[in-house]
Amino acid sequence: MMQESGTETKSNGSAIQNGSSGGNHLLPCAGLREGRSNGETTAADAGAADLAHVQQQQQQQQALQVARQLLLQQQQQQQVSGLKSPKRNDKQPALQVPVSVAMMTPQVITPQQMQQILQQQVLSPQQLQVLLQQQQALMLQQQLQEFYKKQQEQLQLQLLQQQHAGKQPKEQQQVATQQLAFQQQLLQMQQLQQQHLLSLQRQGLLTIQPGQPALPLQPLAQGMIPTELQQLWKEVTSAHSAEETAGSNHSSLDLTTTCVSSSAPSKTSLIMNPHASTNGQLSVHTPKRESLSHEEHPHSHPLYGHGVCKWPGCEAVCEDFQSFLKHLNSEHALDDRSTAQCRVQMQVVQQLELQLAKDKERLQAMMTHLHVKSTEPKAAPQPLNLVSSVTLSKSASEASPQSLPHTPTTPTAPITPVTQGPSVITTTSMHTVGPIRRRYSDKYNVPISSADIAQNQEFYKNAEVRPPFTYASLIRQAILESPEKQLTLNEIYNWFTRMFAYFRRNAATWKNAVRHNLSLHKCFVRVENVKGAVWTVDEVEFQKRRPQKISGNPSLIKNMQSSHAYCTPLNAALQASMAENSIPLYTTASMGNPTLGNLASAIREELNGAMEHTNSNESDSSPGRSPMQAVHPVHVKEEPLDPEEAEGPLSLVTTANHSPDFDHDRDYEDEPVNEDME
DNA sequence: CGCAAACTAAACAATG
DNA sequence: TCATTGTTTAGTTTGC
Repeated sequence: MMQESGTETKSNGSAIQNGSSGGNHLLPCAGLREGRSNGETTAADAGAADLAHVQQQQQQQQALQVARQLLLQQQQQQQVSGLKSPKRNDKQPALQVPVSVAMMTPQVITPQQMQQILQQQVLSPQQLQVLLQQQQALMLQQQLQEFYKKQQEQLQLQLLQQQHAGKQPKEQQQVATQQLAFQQQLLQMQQLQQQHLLSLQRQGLLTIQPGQPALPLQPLAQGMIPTELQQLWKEVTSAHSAEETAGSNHSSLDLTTTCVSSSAPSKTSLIMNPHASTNGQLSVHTPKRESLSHEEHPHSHPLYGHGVCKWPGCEAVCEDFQSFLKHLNSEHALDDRSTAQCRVQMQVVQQLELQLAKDKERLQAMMTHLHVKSTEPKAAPQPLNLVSSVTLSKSASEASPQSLPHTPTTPTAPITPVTQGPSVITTTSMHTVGPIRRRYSDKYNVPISSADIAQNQEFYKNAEVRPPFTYASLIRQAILESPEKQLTLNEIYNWFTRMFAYFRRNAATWKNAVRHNLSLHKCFVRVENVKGAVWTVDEVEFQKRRPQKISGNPSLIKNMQSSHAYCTPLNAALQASMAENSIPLYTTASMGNPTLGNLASAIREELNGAMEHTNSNESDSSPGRSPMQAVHPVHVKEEPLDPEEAEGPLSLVTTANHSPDFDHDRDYEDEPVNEDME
């Protein structure tokens, strides 16, 4: 039969064809890789978490200041280059972001600015997190202040009119009642926001600097949560048409010179003006799209492309730009639905940003722990430099192909964008995913990093970024994540589309590739099942696939193996290895470089790769492997592994984050190819 | 430069 | 007939 012959040729006599291939070949350290996707800590590393928390507290104290300094530097640069209008942010992915004048006082940062910060990786995770939180608070406060002013004016006006009229006691009473209710509402919201701010401050995430008149926590200018704010906005402005409202409020919001049109819109104009040129849509990853200014390019619009309205979930065909505008005005006017969609989009962006912050925080913690002080231009040479520096420096150059010369003494200076999109994803465990996909790293600006699907799954779910993993690795991951360690082809498809936004388009291409990989690689074994054919993974074969990546670097492997074999905490292994081998290079060659993160990723990837293909499995009895190779795959993780859990045959996969039925039937069939995303 | 891995595309067959 | 599944080949890109 065809299936049998295919199986035989692929299995090469060693394959397990009964679907139980995983048992003795499961990666021993697996099963924990997903346990930290939300930053929780386990008992095993509670101490480390506490330590990290303390460090985080300290670092957060400096985060805002650093961020402001950075932005001030950017502002100065851009003033020099003549970029002053907040709308002139196109065509320059790197330094396109205008910065409002008063950056030394808390200001709302535009999505573009945030994007720039993220892209350039100039902020530590703590800094980013603080920045994000503070921006939220600032926007709320700004909006609230304006709203309060407006409301007060209206009330006063009404009262004044009625006093002059001296009539209509009913109306007067009504107004008074409204005023009372309104103030009660504001008080309630004030309490809410105070709690929020207190919470932020408690966490050290929000630093209210002394002597900041720009941030007076006025009694009534607090306590607003976004939805309430939006609702109030709508109420306040309901008398006007959407267009007029957008315009008038826009100007009325213009408290802060240039910041309003670019920053406040991240919430207000998004809500109030569906035509806002900054729609924030995946701003982190699609800079070119949002860089287009509607006003400056009359026929280009972030929500319009290829004759299709790109409003989320719309895709209405508009033959020309005018019809698009009509469509936009009619279908996506200011109403509850559009507002809700905006909110969703904002949440998507926020989620991505938070994910970024989290991962950068991890990286920062690692760096801190590894004594890599990013503020030191040059670190003292470490005593041990046993490892071939070629490997690591090579990795560094790979990891940051776009890095430009810059002053090493200003490590946080936003000199150059390093990468975009997935560059912000830290490499974390990814230990069951396996080989990363190097091929198109430059083409897609994908850094050389073995990002962790579990850790970054939210990112890949939302961002149409090509995951830097090979198809084989992804297929394997999909299969191993399934409860039965087997999937039908269609289930594999579903996993791809569920886990990666990237695979929600061009289905014909990647599905073909999936089938191709399933057929081609011996590690994938087709098993006839009651419900048809399913695919399983032969771990032995999969591990065999790995070529020697760092063959010229045996000392590293040796070091890793000798000191940290068998599921010792892998981060400890990394730390030891880096401390003994990598740090000198690291510190001398790249200190102060914004590509530190990429370098670290590259280093870790090297370690991963080395260990992954040199190691067999714990119980591996494959012939021809030396005992030294019987090491767990060092997919470096940030948390120690639980040996018990790691040894269980089912420990390869945890399905904590995996809901098999989650949008299981959602079908991301061939969507029209969106070239502008490529 | 050669090699190998990975990717893409496509042809083709079997199956439901 | 058509879509899906699976196999295979060919060409290209990329990293070593």
